[in-house]
Amino acid sequence: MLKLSKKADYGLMALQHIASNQYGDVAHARVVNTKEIAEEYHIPVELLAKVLQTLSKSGIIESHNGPKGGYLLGKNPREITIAHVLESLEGPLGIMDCSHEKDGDACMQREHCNIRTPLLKIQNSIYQLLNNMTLQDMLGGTPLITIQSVATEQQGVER
Amino acid sequence: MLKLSKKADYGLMALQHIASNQYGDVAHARVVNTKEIAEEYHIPVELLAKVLQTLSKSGIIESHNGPKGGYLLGKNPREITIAHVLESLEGPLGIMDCSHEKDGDACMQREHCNIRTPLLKIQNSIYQLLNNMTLQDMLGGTPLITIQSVATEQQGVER
DNA sequence: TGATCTCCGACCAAATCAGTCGTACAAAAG
DNA sequence: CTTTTGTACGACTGATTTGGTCGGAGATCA
Ligand code: FES
Ligand code: FES
Repeated sequence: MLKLSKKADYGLMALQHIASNQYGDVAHARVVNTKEIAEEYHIPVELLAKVLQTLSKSGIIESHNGPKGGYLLGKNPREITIAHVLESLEGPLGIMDCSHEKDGDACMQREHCNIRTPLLKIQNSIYQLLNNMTLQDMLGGTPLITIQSVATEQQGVER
Repeated sequence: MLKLSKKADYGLMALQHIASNQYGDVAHARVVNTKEIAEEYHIPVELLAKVLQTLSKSGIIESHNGPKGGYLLGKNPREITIAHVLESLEGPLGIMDCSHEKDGDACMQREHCNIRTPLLKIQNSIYQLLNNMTLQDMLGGTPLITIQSVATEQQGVER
């Protein structure tokens, strides 16, 4: 449940890879091409290509054509939020199908719907969660974002 | 993205309905049958039936056969967490397909995978979110659970 | 100019999901 | 004890989404 698509996975991996190549070491501004990433993580090339194209269309990464071409981050890793990445790959966040609906076509009459408000709350919380985490936080060395504020207690998350 | 299935929606609606009939008014322990709920919310009866069966199998509600039969909450609304409901209707929470994997069949070699840890963090946060919200919180009068802790300010925890 | 790379849209196959149907069974009412 | 009302359960179909593929067009550099 609540699984996010392969595209999203691939996209995040690729971003992490690009970011760490660009900021990680000596070589700054090293261009990374699709094939390299695909082979590194065993992702079907064509699919990854499509993912990267989408990301570049959103301004998250920049594409450089021609031989020696490839991809480069479009912004600082601190400014790339997970929410933005995911939303550009899959649709906008919508925990229920009628999350953001134009008043015209409501689902089963909204008056009777008793779960809309609480669910929107949840959805909003998740959004904040994703929006507060940036690519920077996913990079190796950096300590991960602390979202304990919502996590209260670690009561047996089983299995 | 991250949309949850119709079954989940229906399940939550039905639960809310059952709960408010059982605890809301004078009539305590009023049994509610499938057809009633289905008509109220314009849900296909058969599908709702299946959902309710699943829920009753998880002990969230109790079924009562025969004429005048129907469904009843199996626990106190405070003890029915959204997480439990959702997990019993859709699978266990898994933000990526390899969330809970037996060591045997890892996805693309886990060594190279750079996104597993941060994603698990996110997943865990979402779980806590859902696990801290109960059916009680979805009932009309009660003020909703305060998830502001993550939403508004990062109180205490810097980033 | 030609090799190499990204770009882009159309396409197919598999999996999942929503919804349907039919039958069996349980219990209350008469 | 029979009838009526309702749930239990599994198999089935159709629609939608997703994962993955293909082929050509355009850009860039040597
Ligand atoms: S499910 Fe759409 S308004 Fe309630
Ligand atoms: S995606 Fe499975 S371990 Fe990284």
